[in-house]
Amino acid sequence: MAQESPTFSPLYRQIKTLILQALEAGEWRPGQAIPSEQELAARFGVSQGTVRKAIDEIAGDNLLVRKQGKGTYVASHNDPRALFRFLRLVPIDGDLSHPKSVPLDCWRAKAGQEASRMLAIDLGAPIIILRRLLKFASKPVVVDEIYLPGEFFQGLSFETLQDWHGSLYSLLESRFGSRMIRAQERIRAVAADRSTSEALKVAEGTPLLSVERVTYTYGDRPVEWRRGLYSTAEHYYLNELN
Amino acid sequence: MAQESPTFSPLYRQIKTLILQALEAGEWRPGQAIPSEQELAARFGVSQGTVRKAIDEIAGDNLLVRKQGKGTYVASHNDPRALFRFLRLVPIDGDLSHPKSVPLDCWRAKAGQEASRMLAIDLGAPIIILRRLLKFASKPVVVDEIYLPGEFFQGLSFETLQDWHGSLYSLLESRFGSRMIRAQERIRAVAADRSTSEALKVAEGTPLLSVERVTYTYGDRPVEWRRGLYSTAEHYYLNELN
DNA sequence: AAGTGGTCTAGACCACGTC
DNA sequence: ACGTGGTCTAGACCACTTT
Repeated sequence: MAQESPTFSPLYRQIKTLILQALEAGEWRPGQAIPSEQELAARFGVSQGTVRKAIDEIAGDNLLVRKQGKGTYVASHNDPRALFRFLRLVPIDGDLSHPKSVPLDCWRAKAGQEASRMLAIDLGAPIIILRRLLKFASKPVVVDEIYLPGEFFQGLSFETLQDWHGSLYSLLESRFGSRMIRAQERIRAVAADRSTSEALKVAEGTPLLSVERVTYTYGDRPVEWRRGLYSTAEHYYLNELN
Repeated sequence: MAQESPTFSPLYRQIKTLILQALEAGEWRPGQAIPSEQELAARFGVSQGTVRKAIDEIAGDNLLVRKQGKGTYVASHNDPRALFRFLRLVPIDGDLSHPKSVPLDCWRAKAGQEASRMLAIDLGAPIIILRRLLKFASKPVVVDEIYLPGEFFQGLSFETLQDWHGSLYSLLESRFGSRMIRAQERIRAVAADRSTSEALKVAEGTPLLSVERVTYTYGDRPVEWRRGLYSTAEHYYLNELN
């Protein structure tokens, strides 16, 4: 039944792949329940325990959410719990107010060297650039510059951003079916330049965190590149090492 | 067999607790193999699958390491793979040279306000403070100031540090039986002061990463507090968001 | 009562490392 | 050949949510 040793892949991993493919194909939408373990077991012709182990792994990657007694749901960025999964910034005093996103700018351009490399697209391919401010308790704390491949986000405009109440990722998910799965951040310390210092209301030259993020969707394909400048006067970047 | 609903704890979690207790009591030492799943199942009077699930969770917390065909081993900071688990600093060019630790200073003191809070010890309790430099490819990149509760690390001296070839955590584990399990880092951007700028060979005022870390051992007891200043001219702090 | 995920068992067999 | 962890199954029962 199983393959020969060099490329051995256990059954539950093959099932996992099948479920991931269905997920990627949009067979079940974010926030909705997937079929029960019994149904999936019947569909794939394996035991419930094998489906279970496949789902366990996918849930471990935060793509599915189990709810005992109810079912297993497709993870969604609309879920408020998902907010701080990618935003690791915390106020020094434990004041957990939700940040507010203020769009500053949004325009189309062609991918330069850096953007094309980060997003794995052709040099000169259309991209969308957007700038925005993140406010905590109505104080500006982060300036973001976000690069998106134009191909996937045709209708995105400044007005869309202004009208949307919720996180950017929840917008991209709901309106464009684009699902942010994981991200990688490169952090360094830089001095605030003129325009940044004005936006964040700090002195020019103030040390800031530069947080460069590449965000990936299914199949480890990059779909977002951004650079954020974080003022750490009243906040810090929190990281758990396990 | 199981308890009533409000405090329900599945059997495998109780087994997990028992294994953790044995681990904490030092029944098996770092780097050594624990008994086989069959033996543990017999010892605790449960099925192998239940022991297995308990071990799965503990391995997920990086306290045990499974090796197919060989056994399950107690995780150790002597294992070279453990090195970059807590050090998230990476050279900009992918040059993965191992860092070299250079002790600068080591003295005893009494816990001040901050140290006592971070280490959860009494104000005025004995602590050990040590300063060191971390060099990548013989260039200074990090200055660390490390606070340890004096009670647990009696014999620690400057000479001990100089003589040790390996990571600090592997020293603390081997010589003092202290096991670093998880840590929490708070990151902000600061300007280099005079003495730091000299140690890192950067201009005074250069933006640096300030990385404050509290490290925990069994039972979520803090055993280390440190503050590192990272030069991010040729390195960055890498963080995976899942 | 019915349906879902969650736990537990017992047994068979596979892949891997060592003797 | 043997012992270890790893996979897979089938069935029983528990906990949780909804009807």
